[in-house]
Amino acid sequence: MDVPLPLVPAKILTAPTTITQFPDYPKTLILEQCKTIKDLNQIHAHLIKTRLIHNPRVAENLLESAAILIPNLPMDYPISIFEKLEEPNSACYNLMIRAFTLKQSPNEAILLFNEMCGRSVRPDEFTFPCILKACSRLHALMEGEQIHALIMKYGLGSKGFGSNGFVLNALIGMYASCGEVEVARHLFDGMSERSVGTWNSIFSGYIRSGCWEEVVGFFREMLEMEVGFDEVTLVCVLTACGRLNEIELGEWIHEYVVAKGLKGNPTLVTSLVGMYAKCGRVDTARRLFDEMPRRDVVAWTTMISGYSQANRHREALELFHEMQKTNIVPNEVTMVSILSSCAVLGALETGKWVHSYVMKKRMKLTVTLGTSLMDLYLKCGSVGNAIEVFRKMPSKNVFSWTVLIQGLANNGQGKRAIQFFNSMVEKKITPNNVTFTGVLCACSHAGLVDEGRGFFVSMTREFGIEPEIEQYGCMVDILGRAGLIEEAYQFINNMPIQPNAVIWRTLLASCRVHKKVEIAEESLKNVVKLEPMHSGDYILLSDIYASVGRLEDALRLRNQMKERVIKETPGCSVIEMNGIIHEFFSEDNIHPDLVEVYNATENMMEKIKLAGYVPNTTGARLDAEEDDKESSMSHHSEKLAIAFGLIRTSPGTTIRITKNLRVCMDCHNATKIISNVFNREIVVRDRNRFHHFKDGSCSCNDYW
DNA sequence: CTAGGGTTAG
Repeated sequence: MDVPLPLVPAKILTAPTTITQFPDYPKTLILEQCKTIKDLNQIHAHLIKTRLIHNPRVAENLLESAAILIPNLPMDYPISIFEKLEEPNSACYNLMIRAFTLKQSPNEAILLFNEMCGRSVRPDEFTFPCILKACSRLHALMEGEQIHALIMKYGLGSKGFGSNGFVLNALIGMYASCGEVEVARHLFDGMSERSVGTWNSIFSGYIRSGCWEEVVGFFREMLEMEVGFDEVTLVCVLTACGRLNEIELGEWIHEYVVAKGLKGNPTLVTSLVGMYAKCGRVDTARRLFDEMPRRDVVAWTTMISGYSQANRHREALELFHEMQKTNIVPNEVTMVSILSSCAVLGALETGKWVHSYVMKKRMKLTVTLGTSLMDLYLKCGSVGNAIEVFRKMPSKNVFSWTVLIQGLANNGQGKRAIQFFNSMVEKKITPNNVTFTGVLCACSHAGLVDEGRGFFVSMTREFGIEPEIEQYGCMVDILGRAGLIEEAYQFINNMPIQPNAVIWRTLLASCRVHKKVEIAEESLKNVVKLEPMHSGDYILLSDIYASVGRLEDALRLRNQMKERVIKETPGCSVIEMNGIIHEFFSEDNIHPDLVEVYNATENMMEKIKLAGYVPNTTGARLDAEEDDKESSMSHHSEKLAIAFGLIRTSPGTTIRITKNLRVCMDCHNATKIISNVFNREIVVRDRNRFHHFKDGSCSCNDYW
């Protein structure tokens, strides 16, 4: 161990090298001059040759370069250095542990820590923060607790401050991010002295375990007690504000940041952008974003995801295109945001482009990215592609399975969805509430009433999950669609929780399918109490009246809507072509190729009439004349979009439409015939589900 | 030691 610190030998001084300045001792040489892997190779070789590597200080420095300082260096390199060390000391272990955690391999960090203890290298006050961080990342409470015990054994857990403070802070952070908020709080309360770092540790832990209220509450406490805080604190609090819609506090912090001249901190400003976006102030967020002098990937991604989460998907895509004009490289998190926007918009082409981009850039198919890709394909009606992604994903979680199950259900493959649910359970992946929403949805779409009842029961009995309003809604849907309207009504009345508007709306919709006037009237009454301005509900009942010939009642309801100034949501259908998203509205008068579209629509309607199409005008405006009705029906947004698709794509291409409302009876009927006459597959995604039209029939079996 | 961005549900 007693290798002396040497002078730098003459050989390196004269050799051609990228190192321009030669310091006279290794620390400077290795840590400050070593910027690339090439430098590192050279120095490593030299240190081995001169046996300097066996000087612990030298080894530490070299490892620090390899593991921490040179960005984007894979871990293989520091590992190979580390493995050649004869007796690595605790500092070397510390560096390796830190590096593993930094490079997202906390598992390896823990393994190394165990190895370290096994080889009787005593961990020190620098080791513990590193390893505890790894535990935090992994939510590895058991390891964390063992480490806590070790800390006490080595006497580092005293309540004093100084370097012990780091250890205690890290311990607090570990407990908080493992969900042991109480323990963290207990440790925190027991500390005689707290630094800003202590507060920040508990904040970051709380954030990682989703305890947003605590962060805001503690911060208010800090303000009251006039405890000093720093920029890290503010970032934590802003994150919490975003989740809790705490716009006032967020704005207060914004003012503080401006007043103290902290706008130069990009992380802080990015947090402000995120806070505003999550609180629904997307435009304020954008203004701040535009003001930022330097924007990195995270800043761009924050803004893009801000748009997606605010349902402003087109702006999300536009901003992404703008991002591509810069030299900032998107990463998989960016892709996830973009994909979710593509999925909502039904922009399959753009989504596929994202997929190929992901493959080209060899981005890691992380669980989240894979799941987003699956979601895209499923929401665009491409079941095959989704399953392909699913099979290729190296690891999957509940999200992935849930997305698949729900997606299959929506695409009319209820039985297949249930098969996947069963294999998920076999693989010991624990389903959650949302998973059951998917499974029950599958039962509903496949008309499997008894199976649905069974899953609903097993949810509580076997999995211990209390059903929430969504799952009750699914049951209402299952019963209602199968025509068991009275039973569904009873079910609602016996629910242990208050029914919401969605529940009554679901029942109302099944009343339309089965023409149950009384319960429909009752349902509407209840919906209106909860959500009086939702036009679709009035229209549903009005349609029911019309379908049983009670036109006056239907008209009365429409007038009631007018009196209450409830606007009908205009139908809107979207079709994507060459990456451009074309939006059509019912009775469209804004699309640039208007004349062409209307001509094409008329042609299309003529052709299908010859094939036996008869307009069904029960769903049309009731105050219109019969002729007007027919023409207004033929100008429904999806007919315009389909006609546009027919003339603008080559024969045989699948036409994909995304619609904001439910497909009406007439459009559904017309589209079936169109698929036959024009020999096209047409995939329509409506508000609730997919319709795959092919050879004159639809995947939903006319049951929607 | 402590800091910002991401996926499912009607």
